[in-house]
Amino acid sequence: MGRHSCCYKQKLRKGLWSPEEDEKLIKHITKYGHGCWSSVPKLAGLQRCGKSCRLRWINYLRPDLKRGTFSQEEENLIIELHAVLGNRWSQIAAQLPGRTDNEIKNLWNSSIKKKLRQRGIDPNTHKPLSEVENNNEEKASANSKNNEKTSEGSSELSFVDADNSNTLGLAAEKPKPTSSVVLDRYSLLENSAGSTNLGNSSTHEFFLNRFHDQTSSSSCNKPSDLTGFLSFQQMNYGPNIGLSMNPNTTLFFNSNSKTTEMISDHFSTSNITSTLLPSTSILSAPARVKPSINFPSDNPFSVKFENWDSCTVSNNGRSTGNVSSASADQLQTNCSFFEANAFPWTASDCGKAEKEAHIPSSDSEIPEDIKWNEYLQTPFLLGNSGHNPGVQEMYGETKSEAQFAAEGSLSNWHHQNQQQQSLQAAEIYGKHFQRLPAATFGQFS
DNA sequence: AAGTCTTGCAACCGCGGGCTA
DNA sequence: TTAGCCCGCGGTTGCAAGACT
Repeated sequence: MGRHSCCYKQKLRKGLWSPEEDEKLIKHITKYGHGCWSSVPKLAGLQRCGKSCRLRWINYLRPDLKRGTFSQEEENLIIELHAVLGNRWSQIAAQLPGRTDNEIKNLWNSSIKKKLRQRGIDPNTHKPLSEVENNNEEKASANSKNNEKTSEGSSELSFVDADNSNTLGLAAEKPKPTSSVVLDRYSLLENSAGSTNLGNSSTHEFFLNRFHDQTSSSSCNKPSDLTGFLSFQQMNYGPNIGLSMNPNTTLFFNSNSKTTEMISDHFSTSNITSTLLPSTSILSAPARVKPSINFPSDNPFSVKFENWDSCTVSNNGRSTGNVSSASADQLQTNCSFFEANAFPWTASDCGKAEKEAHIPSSDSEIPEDIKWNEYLQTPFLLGNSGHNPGVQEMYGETKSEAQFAAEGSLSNWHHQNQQQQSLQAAEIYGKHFQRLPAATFGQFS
């Protein structure tokens, strides 16, 4: 595999980004799109490698980022998603509009892990620590036994051991609805934090609907009559068989049920809040690097970040609003300078980016798999959707002329992102399901 | 007030996969 | 088929700021 050529180049800046660098990168991307990342630094006049530019943009400068502390709902969702997806931060991030994989990863490592441990939950397996310790002890003793046996020359036994260590455990380990138990515990976490309880709009339903719709609507390799309960632990045959689950997580689904219910009394009684409530985030100042942004003079809109607590949106010098630090969403909706800037990716990006950024002009252009995924996405991606009632409410009647004018470009941005997320979701849930061989399903019927 | 420890998070690094010539 | 390029991901590091002694 070839490595990124920039890795070998000398005299490239590393470390924290200066406001000037941010400004250059933002200017460049708002004007031309990123195209090929490797060419961005050169075109933008930056002494950075493309990779670094990409990272800075994705993790910090991107317009749709929701900065600030994570809400309790978001944390709970991350925990639930982690129970299902493991350390697949990008996939987890795809379900949290405005959050980056890096941010989530950091949160997990710095905060959530500790919280879970404090509450007696193993953050890796999402099982009670006591249970995990017992398992470890059991495994340790089993290993020592197997080692004794393998030392006698039995290669077969070592193979079995390897299987167990991968938690394949089809015969050895009885599948348990771990996640259901864990989720119940998480609901306690949430309750203890005094969060709202939205009952039905749970992640379980979200996943179930996704999984269900995926299996029922996807035309590729779908089992025509998927009956019985699916144990994901059983499906998780190994690293290359894609359900992408934490190997210790078991979910049960009743695919026959009209409502796609999770087969667990824990789920039926637990009160999990998983809906993202964008209003809960608070814009917090980044500790170190504060971008100071000045847009090109030919740009009809400009935003000056005097500090992170307030900014001014102006249209040709005419101020259209001064926004104080109310909430991140208000900032994003009322103040985001990105709203005021068209993102002409498609115009100047290189071929590949053009393809990626292509926005179908009509429904007929949208491939089926994207369409149905949009349906799946819609209720979940509140913060990222134009249908978000919260956002609409925020716009209210006080929406300014400039905001109306700017909306088009932002909605493009969101549209693009939604599609990307839809595609990602399709990839995550679809690919994995589609990969499951018929024989695998057969085992559950 | 000064030194040390802890925490949070931005950024880097290395790797794997997809694409293309 | 292979090699090179590029992108994206996940793990890790380094550092600034805050907390603590």
